[in-house]
Amino acid sequence: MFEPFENYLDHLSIDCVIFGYHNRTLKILVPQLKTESDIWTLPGGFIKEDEDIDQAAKRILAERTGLEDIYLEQFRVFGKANRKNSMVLDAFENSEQDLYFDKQLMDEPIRNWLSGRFISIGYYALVDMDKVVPKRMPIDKKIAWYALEDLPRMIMDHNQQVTKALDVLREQLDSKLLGFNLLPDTFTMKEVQEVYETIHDQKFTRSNFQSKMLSLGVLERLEKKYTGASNRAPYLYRFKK
Amino acid sequence: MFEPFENYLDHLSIDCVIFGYHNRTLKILVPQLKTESDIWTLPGGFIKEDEDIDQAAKRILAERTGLEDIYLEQFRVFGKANRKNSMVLDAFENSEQDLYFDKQLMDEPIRNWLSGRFISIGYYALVDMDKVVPKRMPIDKKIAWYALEDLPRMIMDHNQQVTKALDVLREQLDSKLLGFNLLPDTFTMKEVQEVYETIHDQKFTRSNFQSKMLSLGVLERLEKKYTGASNRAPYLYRFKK
DNA sequence: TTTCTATTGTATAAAAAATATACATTAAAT
DNA sequence: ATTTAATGTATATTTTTTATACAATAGAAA
Repeated sequence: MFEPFENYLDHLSIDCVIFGYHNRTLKILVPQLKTESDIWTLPGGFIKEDEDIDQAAKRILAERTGLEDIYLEQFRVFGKANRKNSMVLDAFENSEQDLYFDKQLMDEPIRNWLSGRFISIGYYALVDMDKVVPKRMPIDKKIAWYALEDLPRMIMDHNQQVTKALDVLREQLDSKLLGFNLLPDTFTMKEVQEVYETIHDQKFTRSNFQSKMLSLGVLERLEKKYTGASNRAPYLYRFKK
Repeated sequence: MFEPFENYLDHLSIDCVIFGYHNRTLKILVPQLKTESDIWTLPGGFIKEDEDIDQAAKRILAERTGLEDIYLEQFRVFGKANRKNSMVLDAFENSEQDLYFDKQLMDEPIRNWLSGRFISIGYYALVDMDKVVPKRMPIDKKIAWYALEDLPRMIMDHNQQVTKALDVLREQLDSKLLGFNLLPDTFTMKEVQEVYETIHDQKFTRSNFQSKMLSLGVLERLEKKYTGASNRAPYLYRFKK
């Protein structure tokens, strides 16, 4: 399942903050590692010697969560000298679950390698919680979406990473929404507004949101959408090519 | 002068984009390496195993330029798989100058190490070109300030790093100006405006700049400054404690 | 002392952007 | 045809940004 650890760059890791949106709720994807006591970590992993870091982030996300073809954005490097996995590794000594490597193959060199200091490059993504169906089973036995306010205490600085990633997501939403591939091909203005309201955790006035969104100049209006509801049908929009 | 290379983290480097401001001009600090043909590189170096990356950036900057106690801001990671020093190293084979290591000590293992793929964490700073006096001689024989439009072609992606750093600097100027320690303890509004105009490369209306700057709420007004000029004396300001 | 000049502080007007409010439109059920 | 709920759009209000005007003043010159 895994490459031998010699192919990875030492002391370097990538962690992914995956925001999931669906139906006016925003959550974070957190794999839970089952040890003596439960341990939560962001989906993370290591960079191969011959791999772009952006590519590595995509691969890692796929390996740990099954999510593929996700648009990831680099947001911050976390590089304190004392940034170490040691606590996590200790817990794994008394566990039958895999972490980054197959536990059967976890020999002394690998353990040493893992216990060193790691500099982590943080990536974030925003995906549709329901549309994104893992194409392969994630290696982690348990993985779940957590609302921000229910986020478990994760290892190391992972909770801080989420906080920082959310700041950046909010700043970049206007310019990155298209890239996130969050909305369907065509969508109503209401759907866009719900995304914004959820991510910013605040309400916007409908009429003003509409004109602000259109003033960005990235949407084009299509035909109307007749849903069968007994009220005026909304227009559909899509991102300009 | 240098630590043995074994103390550095493999495949990881830091590059610094140092913006220098003085008297309405903005420049970039670029060490020139003297080989058969000239080579320019941003001041860069490597991270020790037991060192915070922020600390490493400060140390590297000091080693390569003599600049100490500079406020550095991380702005981007550059991590293409083909990001290699090889061209630079080749040039150094026919040169008597040091690069990252003392050339006398450049044995085969070090050369191999240096020729690998490097992921670089970009930092930038904004300093007063004239106030900042190197406390120690930089190791590079030649180092100079270049205006953006005169920037030489540097190695690898260093020119792109400057472009990206300038984007981030402009975005962050409002909130980071204090940290840059660019202005003297007390200063006039005109001095602030000159900094802004230079960095953004555009003029601002004086009266509007004044009210915008004050509306940030970070300045406090002190006494007037009598310079001997035959016109109304400006107030002095300083950053609120 | 008075006048003049260059620069600064500040007020105000004009324009633009953001926000609030109102109202007409309409798809489908009744 | 009437009603209802959501939508499109117009307009008013407020706030922010930008432009313009003008008074204040430190020192030089008259």
